[in-house]
Parts: sequence; C-alpha cells; structure tokens
Amino acid sequence: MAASKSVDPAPMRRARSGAKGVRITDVAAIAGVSPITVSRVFNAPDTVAPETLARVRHAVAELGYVPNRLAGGLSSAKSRLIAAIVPTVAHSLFSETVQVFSDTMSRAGYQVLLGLSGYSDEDEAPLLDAVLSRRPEGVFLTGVAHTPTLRERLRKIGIPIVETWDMSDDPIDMLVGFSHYRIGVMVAERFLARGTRRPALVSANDQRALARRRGFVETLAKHGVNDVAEMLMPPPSSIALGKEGLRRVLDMRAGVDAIFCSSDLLALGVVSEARRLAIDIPGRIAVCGFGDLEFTADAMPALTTVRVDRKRIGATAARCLIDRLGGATGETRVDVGFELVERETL
Amino acid sequence: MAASKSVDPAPMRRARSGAKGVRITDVAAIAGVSPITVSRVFNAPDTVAPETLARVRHAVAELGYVPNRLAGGLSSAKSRLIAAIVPTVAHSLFSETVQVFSDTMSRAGYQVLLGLSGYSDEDEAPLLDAVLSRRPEGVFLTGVAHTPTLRERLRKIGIPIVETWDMSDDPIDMLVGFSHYRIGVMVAERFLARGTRRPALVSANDQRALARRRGFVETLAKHGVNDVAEMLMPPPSSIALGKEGLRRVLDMRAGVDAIFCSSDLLALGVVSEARRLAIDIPGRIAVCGFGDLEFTADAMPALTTVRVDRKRIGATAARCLIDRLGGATGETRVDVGFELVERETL
DNA sequence: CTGAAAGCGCTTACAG
DNA sequence: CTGAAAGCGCTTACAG
Repeated sequence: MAASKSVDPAPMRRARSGAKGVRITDVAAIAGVSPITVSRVFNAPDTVAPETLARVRHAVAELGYVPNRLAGGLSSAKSRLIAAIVPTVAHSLFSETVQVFSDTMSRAGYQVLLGLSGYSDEDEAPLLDAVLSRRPEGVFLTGVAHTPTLRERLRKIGIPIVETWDMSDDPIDMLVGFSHYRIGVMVAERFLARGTRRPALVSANDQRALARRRGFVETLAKHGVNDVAEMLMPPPSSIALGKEGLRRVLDMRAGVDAIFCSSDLLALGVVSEARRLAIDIPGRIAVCGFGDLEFTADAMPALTTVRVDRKRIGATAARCLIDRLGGATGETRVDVGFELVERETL
Repeated sequence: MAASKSVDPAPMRRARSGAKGVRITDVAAIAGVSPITVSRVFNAPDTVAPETLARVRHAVAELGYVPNRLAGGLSSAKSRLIAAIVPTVAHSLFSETVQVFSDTMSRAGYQVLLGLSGYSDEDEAPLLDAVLSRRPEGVFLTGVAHTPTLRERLRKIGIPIVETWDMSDDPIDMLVGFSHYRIGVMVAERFLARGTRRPALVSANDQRALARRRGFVETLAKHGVNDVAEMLMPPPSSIALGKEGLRRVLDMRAGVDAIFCSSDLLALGVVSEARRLAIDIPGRIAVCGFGDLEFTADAMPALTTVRVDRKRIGATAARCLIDRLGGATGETRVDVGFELVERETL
C-alpha cells in the first residue's frame, strides 16, 4: 500500500525552539567520551589525556562545534565578558583607549561588551541594566561622574570596576585616569606666563570639560584675571562649533588674546576661522586644545594642546581588571598624568 | 550555655558557585506571582494585567532585579546580541559606522558585541569562534574578503549576515557597501583629466586599498600610463608613513605629478612633507586621499579626497538586520556610492 | 490573564 | 584521567 506523499513537516531537531546547532553531546558521542571531557578540552586541556584530547579535537573540527557560552556562562557563573561604558567611539579620543582595552582583554580570554552612553548621565541606568543583564565579570567606566544611586549599585554587584579618564577621591573600586582640574590650572598658568590678560574659553559642557574649565577659571581669578569670555556648548564638539566659538567669543569681548578649547576639534575650528579672519595665531591669540589628536601636529603647528596617553589608559585599565580577576587584591589608583604640548612659543 | 563565637563560614547562598544575584523567583515571591509572570513583565508586558504589572515592577525596583540574559538567551535561543567584526575602532573611518550601527541596534533592543579583527584575515577564525560562542542573532562584517571556509561557515549558521564597506557579486547574505575598484577608476580619470603623466601611489596593502589600487592602475594603463611609482605598506596607516611615502616615491620616479593615497592620514603626511620640501600642492603634485575625515577640509584645503557616507552604512546595515530579524525576506544589495571631493582644482 | 512542568547546553562537585 | 547526577536562571508550550 503506497502511502500518499504527505507534506513532510520540518522535523523538530530539538524538543524546544527548533535549535540547530551542534552540542557538546554530539561531540562527545563522536569522540566516544562524556560531555564533561569535551568541556575539559576547552576549559582545562591539561587535565585530559593526550590521545583523548586529540580525539575530541578531531570531533570538534569535524562537526564545527563552537561551545555555547550562554550555557557555559550560566552554568559556571563566568561569562568571560567585560562591560565597557564609553560616551562614544566616533572620535579617536576614546576609541584608541577602547581599542587597546579590548585587545588586551581578549588576549586574556575576555570579550568586551561595549555600551555607548552618549554624553548624558541620565540614560546611563537603562544602558547599565542592558549591560549587566549579560553578567559581565568586570566593568570599565569612562569618567567618574555618576549618580550616587549608580555608584551604589555598581559597588553592590561585587565585581571589579575600573573608572577611567578622570580622578576622584572616592572611586567605586579601581581608578586609572588624570586630573582635568589640574589641566585647567596648567593651561591657565601657561597663558598667564605668556602675559595673557583677556582669556576666553570655547568648551563643551560635559563633565570633564567643565572640570578643566574650573581649574582654568579659578587659576586665572587667583591671578586677578576675572573676566573670561565663555562659550559653552553641548557635545559632540566639531570644527564647525569651534569656528562659531571664535566668532562668538570675539563678539563678547574685545582684545581676546588666548583661547582654551575643550578639544582639538574645537581648536581646529578656532584656528581655521582665525585664518579666515586674518587673525594671527599664535601671535595675536594663543590657542590651546585638548587631546593631541594625531593630525594636529601637522595640520595646526601653531596649536598648543594637552596630550594624554590614551593607549596607556586602556592597557592599564585592562591590566587592573585582569589582575583582579586573577585573584589580586588591593587598591588601585593610577594617575597617568598629562603633558602640555607646545608646538611653537605659546 | 553560651556557644563560643565560632568563625562563621560565609554561607553558600546558592547550591553551586556561590552566586549572589537576585533571581526571577525572588521577584516572583515578593510580587506574589509565578516566575512566568515576571518573565512576561519583561518580554510581553501587554499580556499581563495592569495591577499585576505594577506589583511586579515594584518588586523589581525594590530588589534591583536585572534579568539574567545568559539564562534567558539559553532558554529562548534569542541572545539579543549582534556581532560586529571590524578591523579597528581606533580610526574614525570605521568607528563612526560602528557608532551609528550600535546606536540603531540598541534602539531596536539588541546589543552589539564588537570583534576587533585587525587587518589580518588569518586571525579571523578564532575571533569568529569567540563571537559565535555568544550565539549572536546576526552578524555585521567589514569587507567581503573572507576565505571560502569562513564564508561557508557563516552561511551555514543560518542567521542574517550583512557585509559592508565593499561590493561583491557573491555576498554571503546581505550587502551594504561601495566599490573600491570604481573609486580607483574615478581618481585615475580625474588625474588624467588634469594631464597627469607620472602618477604615484602611496597605499596600505590591505584588501580594500588594493582594490582601489587596481582600479587606479588599470585605468591609467588603459590610457597609456603604465609606470606608476608605488609605495605599499602594512596598516595601520599614519601621517609618518605618508611622509616617508612621499620621500620614497620621489626617489623612485622623477617628476611625479600626482599621488593617490589610500587614506587621508597618509595624504596628510604627504602634504605635510611636501610643504617641508617646498613642493607646491596641488600645483606641482596633485594629492588625493580617502575617507574625508572631518579635519581634512580645514587642515588641508589643497587635498582632494573620497567621501563615503560612513554613518549611512552603519544605519543601513542595522536596518537590514533589524528587518530580517523581524521576519522580512528577500535580497539586500545596497550601493551607498561615494563622492570625489575636490577642495581646489585638482 | 496566569501557572506547573520540562528543558535550553553547559559545568560543578564529587567519586572512582 | 574520566564520568553520572544535579543544577545554573530563565522561557516555551501547553492547559486552564
């Protein structure tokens, strides 16, 4: 009796959700070992007999097996994931740090889960939730300006946390950064040494730029210079904003003789617009940026800027986390410092 | 009988691995519902009665519960993770694309897991393994130059894949890019129109730069210009390499009158070194870069460059993946094109 | 609109 | 050096 060719419903390969991957049990079956042994081949290969190792590895290659870390992480409570919260990766300021951080972490067997926070501190809670839902084993934070609630939450999770790109007297856990306030102080001092009487500020109004501003303004005030023409604007900074910044600042105050910009991009705009207006830089107006982006030296030799070792921050932060995850204890506070780079006489 | 104060061993809060988080059952207990209902509050809130919803949300807030997506992903076979393989994030070329891609994906409820591949195609296999072990629901790839093995593997996984930053006749799945070859052709044509007789190339030897080179060299040859002075070097490109590039190229060939650089950074080095050598750009030598980085217009007005809409690539790629994950079908091939930007007469 | 049972694919802790 | 049993914290598919 020939059965009619019925439409064969796609067979469920798994009891649930029709998953289609190769599992550890498939490898185990082919290699003739138990799943535990296959697991050991990945997680503790030196505890497995050489021949067994070879046999399992062969089966792995044959099936193209890739362990499921969702399952592994759930079972072992080790996600091998590190969360990194960064405002943006669109500018090389943070992205170089992220690059080195990520490279270093992966060499140690961790993957980095990037959380791009933008510049608003408010949206950080949902972002943090999203990231923490993956159960990272450590957290890299950009900046230290977090709400007390957030700080408390992070502290309570009990995983290593490294705050970066800033200094703080009360870090959540580890700290690798530099003092924005001191940068402002030092730039003010250089300007003063040069005889500046009418300084101006063209700055983004984000936390860290404002800390530099404070150092700048307070130091100037200490030396009797109280009127700083200020142009504050929301991030992200751009060359166009720098151009506008110069125009505004010149409108606000006559005789401006020095401008502190919160980023090289803004400074580039200022210098560029100055050129258009036939204003001599640094002759008539000294300009200082921040970041020491790769192009500034060649593009804007007249520009003074602040150099921070961005790669070192990434590498050091990674090292701190790796050490801690490896069982190290103790406080970590690293001040990587900064450097004022004067291409020409300021 | 006063018991002696024995050292209290830290109580195991969980049967295994001493985990310490709040679980869905804790929330359920407090809210007086079953775990399934708590799960629904996160994954299908509109199927839950308003009062129940409120009660559960209150319990969630009280306990600071964050769902464990390792468990959720394992159970539902939905990781809500998208893998993005990118050579580097240290230069704004790719990082802007990554930024927009990541922003768009997170708005759709996905997180992006970044895999930084460097420029070597060989190390891609282990990186891919690492990334696939998280069971992403989709993959963003930079470039299309992958080994057949890798292409086959990716195809077999059966998840949506979008290749970007390049064109191909045989994409693995979806494609959002532009033709590097055609860029080379167009730059050659512009150079020829300008009367170039002795063109040179200063280029990184990565896949895509070499595709541009091919278009460039072949088009020149078609017009009888066969001797191109070439300086090829390994990525990453830098201003310093551009400077060296100019010197080398001038050594190799007398009378060079046009240089095609594989990146704006290299071009910046060339222009900068030319200035030092008192060579008129673009008068004596026309220079064309690639990337249209934000600073080039202001820093190097004499520089011609190739503009690609990096943000659009990120946004479009994200949209493709989101649509597909939402059930859409059909082919996707998007050529975002490019634009030759001449700041001054070439 | 809500819940009891089973299962996702691993690893731990133990035993041998 | 290797394995049987139990469990990690969720969600699915069903039933009511």
